[in-house]
Amino acid sequence: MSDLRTQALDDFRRRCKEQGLAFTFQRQVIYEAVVDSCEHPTPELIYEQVKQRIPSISLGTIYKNVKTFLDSGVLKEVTLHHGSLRLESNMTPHHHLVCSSCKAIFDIEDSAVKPIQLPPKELPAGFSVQQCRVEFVGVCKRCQTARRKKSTS
Amino acid sequence: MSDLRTQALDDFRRRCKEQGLAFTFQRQVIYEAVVDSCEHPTPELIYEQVKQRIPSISLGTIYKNVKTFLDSGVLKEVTLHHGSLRLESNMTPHHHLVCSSCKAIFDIEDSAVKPIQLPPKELPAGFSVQQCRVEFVGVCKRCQTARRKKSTS
DNA sequence: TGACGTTGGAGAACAATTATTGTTTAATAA
DNA sequence: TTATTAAACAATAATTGTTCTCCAACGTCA
Repeated sequence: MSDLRTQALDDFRRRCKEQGLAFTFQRQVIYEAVVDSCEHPTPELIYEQVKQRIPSISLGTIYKNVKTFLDSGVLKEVTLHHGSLRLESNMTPHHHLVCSSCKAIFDIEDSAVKPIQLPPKELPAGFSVQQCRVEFVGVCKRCQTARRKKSTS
Repeated sequence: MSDLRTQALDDFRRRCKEQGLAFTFQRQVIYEAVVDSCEHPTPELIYEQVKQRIPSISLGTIYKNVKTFLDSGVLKEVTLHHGSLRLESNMTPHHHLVCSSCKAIFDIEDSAVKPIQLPPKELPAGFSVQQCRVEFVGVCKRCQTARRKKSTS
């Protein structure tokens, strides 16, 4: 095992400790599967990977631990609005403002954001960019007041 | 009924024709429910709305027609990767490159994109922005070659 | 060592979505 | 306008992705 890998493992162990999570072999393997995969894997894909090292593991265990990791902040979700289809009828280019708490989505006009250019050298070879969307993530007014009430009560 | 509404309706009728879709009352009501709602509704929410005008409608019909609208481009999805949880282990700020065909996600370093500022007047009152994510949507190399093969065969 | 809290695995339960089926409705041509 | 044909509708079954529940096994600390 390389030093780099050992280090990453130690790092993970430390993070678990910080979050009060038990450090188990299964968790280590699941975490490594996410980190090693460059493709922002789905639970299903992680399951396939982990099964090669722990054939007896179940998909439920993957979900359970992924959820634990998400709750404790050891991992994150790529998108806030996975889970249910959200529809868009505004066909002109525009951007979004998303409330991380209630998942509300507000539109922002395209003209409000300066054009964004991506240096070609940053692109993986052969990738053709068709559009660029900006998502501003924050907390909407309603959720802010709700949160304030909660913390002062 | 206002002129504006009549016009939107005519517009929708024309769009259906263009796409070879039958213009039905149900479709009209479903479409209007999406347009009238400012909140990028879920199918479930559309169902609630539409049911007020067509009590006999079923959720399946909503899904079916929403799918038809998506396929024909009359409506769009807010996010490409709804439906399955995608995980992120890179905790440093960064952006994404997304293939609209295979849904692959690639990371782009934060430094590759110039900081984006949003004029405060564009923000809904009371919204506090915490982070800003840019998503470049396009087609990856693999899908491009696959598509080329298909079209020439 | 032994009690206690935590984890892991299997499968049931649940929610979102899609497919199927018989029936009704709309579009097209005569 | 009417007959024909294709598509849409509603109900329901099936599928998929995800979460929950139960209980045995494990690790930890006295």
